[in-house]
Amino acid sequence: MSKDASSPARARRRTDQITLSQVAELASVSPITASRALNTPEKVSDQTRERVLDAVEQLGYVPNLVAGSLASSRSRLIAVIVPSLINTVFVEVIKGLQETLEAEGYQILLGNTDYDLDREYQLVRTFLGWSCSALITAGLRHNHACQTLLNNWDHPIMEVMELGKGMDLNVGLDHVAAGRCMATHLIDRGYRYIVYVGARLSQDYRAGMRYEGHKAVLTAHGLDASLVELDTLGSLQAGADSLAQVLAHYPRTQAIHFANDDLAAGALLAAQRQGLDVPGDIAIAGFNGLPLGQHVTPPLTTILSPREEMGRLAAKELIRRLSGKNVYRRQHDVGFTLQVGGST
Amino acid sequence: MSKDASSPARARRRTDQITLSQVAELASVSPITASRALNTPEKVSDQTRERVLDAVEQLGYVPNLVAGSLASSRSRLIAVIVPSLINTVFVEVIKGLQETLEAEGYQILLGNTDYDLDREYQLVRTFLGWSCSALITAGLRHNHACQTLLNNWDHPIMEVMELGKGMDLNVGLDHVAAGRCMATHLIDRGYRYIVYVGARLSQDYRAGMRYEGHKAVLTAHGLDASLVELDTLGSLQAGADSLAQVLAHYPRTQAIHFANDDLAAGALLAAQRQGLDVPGDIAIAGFNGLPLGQHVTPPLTTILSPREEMGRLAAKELIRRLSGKNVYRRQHDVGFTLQVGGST
DNA sequence: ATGAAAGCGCTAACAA
DNA sequence: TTGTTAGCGCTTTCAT
Repeated sequence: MSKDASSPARARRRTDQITLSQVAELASVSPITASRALNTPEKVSDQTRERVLDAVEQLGYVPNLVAGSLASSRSRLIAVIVPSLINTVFVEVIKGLQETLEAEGYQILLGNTDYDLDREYQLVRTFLGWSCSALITAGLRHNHACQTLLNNWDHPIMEVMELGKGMDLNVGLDHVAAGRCMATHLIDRGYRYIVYVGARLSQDYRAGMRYEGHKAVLTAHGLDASLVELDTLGSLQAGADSLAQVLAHYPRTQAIHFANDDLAAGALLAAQRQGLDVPGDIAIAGFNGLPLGQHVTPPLTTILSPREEMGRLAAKELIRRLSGKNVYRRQHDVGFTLQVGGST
Repeated sequence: MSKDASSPARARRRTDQITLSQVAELASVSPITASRALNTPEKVSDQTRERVLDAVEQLGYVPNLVAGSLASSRSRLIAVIVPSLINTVFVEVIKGLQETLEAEGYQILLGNTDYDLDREYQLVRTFLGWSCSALITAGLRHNHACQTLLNNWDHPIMEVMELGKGMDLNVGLDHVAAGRCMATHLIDRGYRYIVYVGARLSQDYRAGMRYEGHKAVLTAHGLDASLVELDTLGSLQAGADSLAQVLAHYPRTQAIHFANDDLAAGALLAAQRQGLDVPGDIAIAGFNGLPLGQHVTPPLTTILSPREEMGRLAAKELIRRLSGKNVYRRQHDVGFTLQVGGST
């Protein structure tokens, strides 16, 4: 029971990392004062602050953020979970998030689910373990375990991409309305035999929502809302391949409403190679408003979604919340713009 | 001096997070045993492990990775620093890194420098503070402070993209050779008036290296290595705009060697719109081997770099190193492939 | 404006 | 195989 003087202090420091205590010692202050000089400089005297900063410089001190986070149970990490990195759409949102969050001193912990909700749950568990300050996910759909876990989590959650009843904060656009918008445009143009082409709609369910909007409009006009669902992810190649498939299945097709610009541009370029006239023989529409669409001939009719802007707005709202300010609106609609090109 | 019994134990836990101790208590074992059951399951009896896992399940325990990292001074975080997220090239490398690292239980801390080496230094400082297990940077160039900081850091560093004398591990390709390769191809095709077009070569210095290779070959053939440097980042639009600029400055131009496929495809599509014949009026070559290049007409001559593969290989080598295995080669050349399309 | 003491939740080292 | 003890480096609470 009694402390044996012979028991050696177990040495645990294996790293030769400079600690705040060493900085404090060199500056002849206590560790907590050194901490204040770095984190809340307004709470120490100018003189003290200067001495501490000198010591930091001199020793090449790099703060141990892990220790800081443990002590304060706050980290400046923000978890970002997206379903894909190949789809540039998510990367553009991340770009908007990143530039805004990094400017405020937050770091992004990036997770990729590959459209797998169980994978998402695992990532969320891991990220919660890092005491993230907030979580940003692409989409409102989660599995049950994930939903439960997040409901009991007391940090801000931001769900981006689509608009809807989220858990906490939400920035996105109305995909059903976007689908309606494009379908209406095609009908206005006089097309009657219109096919919707999407890729793996159970995964890319936002494309499914656009189809729902599309279908509602066509049905209301007494038209068939034919659907061709591809079993690959969206790509130029998939779009090119789908063209023949659509024309074989639905020979009377006048217009194809593609779930995204990659598919649409792929089909448009393929049509061009095959000597088909767009929109004379076949009209083509996309979604996203990628730059590529404006460089093909004819320019692609598409719907422009403000993706970087969505990221920036989501980040700003999150920062508002994190800095304790009132958040007046939990939901933000970033909208979309119909961009009529020559392809329809 | 004496401990006053009245001094209240200062309550610090503000979170109601379940801790490992609670799990241990429920499982009637000590905290360290619970820890072992989760982290090194082979070191506890089957019965104990089961009891602990039951308790974890029952309480919904989520491990506090921050505490774990502080105690062990190891995190399963890997810092990844890239200069851009808009350039898909880096995203594809990240994709390769991510799928390999996440499978091994590592998480990616993502940083974006926007081609600013001072920003890189700041990011590195932050990331070191997170006790990252390793650091991956795109490129071999760093500023002096960063170089110093990293030289004194005792964790693996992986530099990807270009091949060269790195600090530690390196996976990439030889950009000078790639530039030579394409220049040689163009000369073999009979072109004599060849212009190289790049965008911000001081930032995208790998494009500058390709120009060096290009120049060496042209000079060796007694040809002018004309260079047009754009003041924007590479994009379809920049490529389209550059076409007129090149033809105005160098009217005799027969072939343009673009620094990347975005520029090249933009120029090719613009040429098409302007009724110029490619390669009859003007030949066009790119770099990267983006899918888009194979969908335009004529298909783009380009150099294919294995980007996802580069990411996967880099991740694998890093994991080897992190698991204490011998690393026989510090440098890996992933190579490149000349892809001859109709555009030259 | 500064400091002393305690402790965040976990794991390394040592012991049994 | 399991437990005891100490401590990772920092920030909190409380006191001056």
